[in-house]
Amino acid sequence: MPKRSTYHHGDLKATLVSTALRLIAEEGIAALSVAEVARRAGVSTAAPYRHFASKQALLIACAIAAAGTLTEQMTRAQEELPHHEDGSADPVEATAVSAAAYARFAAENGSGLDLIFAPELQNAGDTDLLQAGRGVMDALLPSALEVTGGHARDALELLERQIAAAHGYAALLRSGFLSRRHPTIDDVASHAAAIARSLAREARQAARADRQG
Amino acid sequence: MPKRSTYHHGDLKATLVSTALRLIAEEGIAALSVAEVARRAGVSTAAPYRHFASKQALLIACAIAAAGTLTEQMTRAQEELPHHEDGSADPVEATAVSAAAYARFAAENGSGLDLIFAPELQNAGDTDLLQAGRGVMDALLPSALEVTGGHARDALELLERQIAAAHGYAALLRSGFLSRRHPTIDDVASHAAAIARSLAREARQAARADRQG
DNA sequence: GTCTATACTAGGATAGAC
DNA sequence: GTCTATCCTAGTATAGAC
Repeated sequence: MPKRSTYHHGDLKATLVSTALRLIAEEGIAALSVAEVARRAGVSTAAPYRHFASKQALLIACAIAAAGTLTEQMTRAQEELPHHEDGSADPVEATAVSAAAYARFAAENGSGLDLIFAPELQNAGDTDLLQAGRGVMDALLPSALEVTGGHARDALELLERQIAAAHGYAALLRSGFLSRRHPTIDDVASHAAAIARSLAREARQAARADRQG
Repeated sequence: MPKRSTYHHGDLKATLVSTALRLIAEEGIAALSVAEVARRAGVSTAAPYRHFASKQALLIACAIAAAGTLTEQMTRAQEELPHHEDGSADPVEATAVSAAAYARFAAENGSGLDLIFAPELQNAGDTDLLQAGRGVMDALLPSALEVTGGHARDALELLERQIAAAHGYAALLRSGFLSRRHPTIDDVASHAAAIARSLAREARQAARADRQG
């Protein structure tokens, strides 16, 4: 750690991203300001511009970091499920715990796929962000495909339903609509899991009926 | 309509609210500015402050107006369902069309219950806003209660699930996550209806099993 | 009831010192 | 690589003229 003279950080760039993510968690994406991030990181309001060309560039870095954490948490949730000897787990349950992990992430961070897939950021054409977005989908698709018996269209549809419900639950929690009845993030996560489970069971039944009919 | 000298509007107050709602639909709640509303309404940036004490007061008026429209659209959707001779309709279907109406409203207006129940607005303690929020719930609860056989807790839970899913679908559409696969608001509305239907059927079955068990 | 003008705040971004 | 200082833009809100 070569800390010379006036340097305030070994890695201000990373500090700015994590500080920005915390700020987004508190105030939402729209309220993010580079100046406030700088203040919280203990540097001047000019310092971030040495590391990010613009506010948008900082937001893209945040979206990439969020995608990484989200992917990791969803993947781990799936891995923690009981597995059979052949390494397989119940795919319905795998999609349910993924949805729960997503709801938890979105509730805790005040953002999720809306940040990662935000049009203003996507339009910048950043390769790493595109890659990160694909990573999220790759963590979700396999178990959804198992549920639908390999049918890709149905798997995507199931995924969208589950994620929409999880996202909506997290959003309504933050917006205050649910806050009296469900004060905790755990509640939201378990409700998201319950909905995801219902939807997955229904999709699995439809897939089975399709195979027989 | 007594239009004297320099007056620009017969009812600037109402014009400001509808202009603000349109702006929210385009840019989101967070991006709303009184100045921009004034410009679009063709008045000076000071004019709105003759009618609203603050930006928050304007937002409260918007929330009340949104709640009224939303209540009306959900109620009409339920009324348009096929009814039996005794005036009753399928309650599962009633909740489904309500969820669809909500999804449509949220997608079109870029806001819904998150505006109506926003903590910053609720904390102002405006009586009309509280009333408007209750009106929305009153439009939703009866059919949910029918589905759960009169069980209030389960009805609220069902409602939350359905609305969360509808809200999430609308939010993800606006955020760009779904935009390639589901470009239209109609798609989102019908998807929200489908999820709501699944969840309502499940709740009805649970209620029936409860009565028998 | 609306205008013009203004005070104030805050953020995005850059220039130049160190 | 970070600082201070500054420019510019935009918004909230008020004062006072008409």
